[in-house]
Amino acid sequence: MVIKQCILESVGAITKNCDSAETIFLENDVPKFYYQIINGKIKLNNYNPEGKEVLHNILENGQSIGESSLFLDGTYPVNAITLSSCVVLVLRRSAFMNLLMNNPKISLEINKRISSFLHFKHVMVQIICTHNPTAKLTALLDYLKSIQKIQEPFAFQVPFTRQELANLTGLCVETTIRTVKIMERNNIVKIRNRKILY
DNA sequence: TCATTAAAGTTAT
DNA sequence: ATAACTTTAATGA
Repeated sequence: MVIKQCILESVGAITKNCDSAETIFLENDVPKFYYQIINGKIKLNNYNPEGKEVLHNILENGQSIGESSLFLDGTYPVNAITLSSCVVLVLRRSAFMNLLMNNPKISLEINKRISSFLHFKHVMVQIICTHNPTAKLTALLDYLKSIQKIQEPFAFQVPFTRQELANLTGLCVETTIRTVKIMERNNIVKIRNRKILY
């Protein structure tokens, strides 16, 4: 949880219930609210000129969405779409800003959040620029596992479908599937009823 | 080597 | 039931 629910509610946050496949915000919208997920999964994406989905991230329980755009005058660079039914805390931008100005600890927490987002982006740029598909997927799995508590081999169940892995790394699904199988043969991952363990 | 296309099987809603 | 996901195979850049 980035910011405690009771604190957000004490400064005016409202909880909003959403169905799956609902829009939280769209590319080019003006950011007006701080969003934090209580429950559910939300993706950040774009579509490239050929119409292929570019998946930026999938966020869930306790995570904030698009907060970096609240510090700028522009618009959102991505869409935020729910992937399941969700409960989201929504706080007006001005109230969010006041909260940060009055609470250095919370402000630092948001700094930390944006920093980890930036770190992830650096990792992703390297992945996007790598040609070898095994290297791409291994680098992504390394990152995903590095932010987990459990570090034992094959204890990490990758929380993405092959389609999602493809859209995150810029590979096509088929290549992703073949590469995951090669990685299984080479003992880099295990596959247990279609779930990838790393 | 990887992407694309097509076709079919499987899982989730 | 229907859509979304997974898989295999053939072909092309």
